[in-house]
Amino acid sequence: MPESDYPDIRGLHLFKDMADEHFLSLTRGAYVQNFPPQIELITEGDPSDFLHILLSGSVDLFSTWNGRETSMATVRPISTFILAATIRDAPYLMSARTLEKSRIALIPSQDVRSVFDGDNSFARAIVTELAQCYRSVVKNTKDLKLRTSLERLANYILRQQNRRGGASEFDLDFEKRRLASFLGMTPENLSRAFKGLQPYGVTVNGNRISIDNQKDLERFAKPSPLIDDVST
Amino acid sequence: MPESDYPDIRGLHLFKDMADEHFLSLTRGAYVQNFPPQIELITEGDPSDFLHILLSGSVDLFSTWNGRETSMATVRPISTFILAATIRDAPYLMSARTLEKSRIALIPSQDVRSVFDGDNSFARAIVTELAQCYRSVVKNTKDLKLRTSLERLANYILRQQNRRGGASEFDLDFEKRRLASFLGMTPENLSRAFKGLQPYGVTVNGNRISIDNQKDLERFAKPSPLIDDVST
DNA sequence: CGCTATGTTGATCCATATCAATAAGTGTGG
DNA sequence: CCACACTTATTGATATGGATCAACATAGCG
Repeated sequence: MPESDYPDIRGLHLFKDMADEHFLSLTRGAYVQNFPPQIELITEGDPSDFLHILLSGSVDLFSTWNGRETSMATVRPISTFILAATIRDAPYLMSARTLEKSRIALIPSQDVRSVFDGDNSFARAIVTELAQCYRSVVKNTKDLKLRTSLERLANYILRQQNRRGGASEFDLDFEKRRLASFLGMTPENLSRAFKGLQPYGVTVNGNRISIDNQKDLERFAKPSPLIDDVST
Repeated sequence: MPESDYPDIRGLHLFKDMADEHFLSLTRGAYVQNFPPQIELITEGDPSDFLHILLSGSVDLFSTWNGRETSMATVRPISTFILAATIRDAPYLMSARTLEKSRIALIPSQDVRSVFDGDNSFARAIVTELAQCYRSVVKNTKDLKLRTSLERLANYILRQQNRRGGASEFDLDFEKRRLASFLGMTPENLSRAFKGLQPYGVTVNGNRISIDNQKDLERFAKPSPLIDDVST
């Protein structure tokens, strides 16, 4: 693994406080690879051989069953994915594919587990990370079970807007097809849902979303910190 | 906290390997309480003051939004709940209420966090526990997004059957109303879903489920270890 | 340029929710 | 121990959100 990638990874909350010695033993066995778009990196059910760290690009986590497929999450740099499978030495529950050209570091799961056993600050960082992941998935479940698709879309738009610092116009950062899948609906239904938000001052032009009436949209979406806040 | 409760808690995977000294500092500030049924123990949004351990009885974890409510999980003895909120010192994402008369140990979250900082085997046990919780919620999301309600019910029945060691007859261990909510449907729809499984050899009499044709049901349900297996 | 994948729109179908009425339990107090 | 109230479960009728199917438009892209 090229040393130039060290700082990026070291800067992650997960690796920030661990001993140099242990960080080195993680990077020693690791390697970094560039992948073209649309490559299936991992397949659900496979044993978790590597902890993945996305350095640049983007990755879709998805799952399939009985011929159906759904997008579970999108990973953006710089962050790890499938930490839980690595820790438990259990099969992946989700598949992963690159969405664009992506640079990914691969750390053998075995190494992660042994360093985890020997480095307490690493173990604690993993706890914090996992607790956050857990809470994200719980929020997502609440979103799915408590809201209609129109409400999910409205809240998604507000969350995105927040990520962009509150701008009233912004571009969707991935294709509608996958947004639909992530939100648990069909592309056709998403198309109509965008129309359905027009009365609340949302207009869509290609990938560009504009929020013409913030108050109206919020009144409809009723965002909640216990579902929509990114951290906490 | 009465000493008679020590062994039960100490036996949990979470506390098994920690130092006696640390276990004592957890139990020192803890107390045990008996609650009648239908008591709201915690309310989502509240700060996480205590790690809860269910010693006997049962507890429903649920969430609400905009006047709607959904059951997220049922806790059975002996296990902890809302560990993630305690660890992150963040507000509860779910509310909890007793379903029956329940005995619950309450450990101040502050104590959990300090012992977690000082006891490495405790920290590691928490990692394992959280990773498992995370994976459960991911499985649940897959169940929700990839299956129809009839399929979810069919697989739920098979999972329950497994928990009872494969008996072809067993009782549902909670009321249909809450099962419906947990599976993400209305009580009316659950009622009809049970009827809808008759062609696959499922008959229902009150709370008693019988599986008359295992193979047929499995062929329809298509259970997957990546969604339905309890552990891993 | 076409070619192929993505997005939109319309028509229709289906799963599930909602509303309403009834039945069946369950618990409480007289 | 029964009558009453109250909650839960079932069943039917209907409404609706969302899926599916089909046609067409559009946009990237080699």
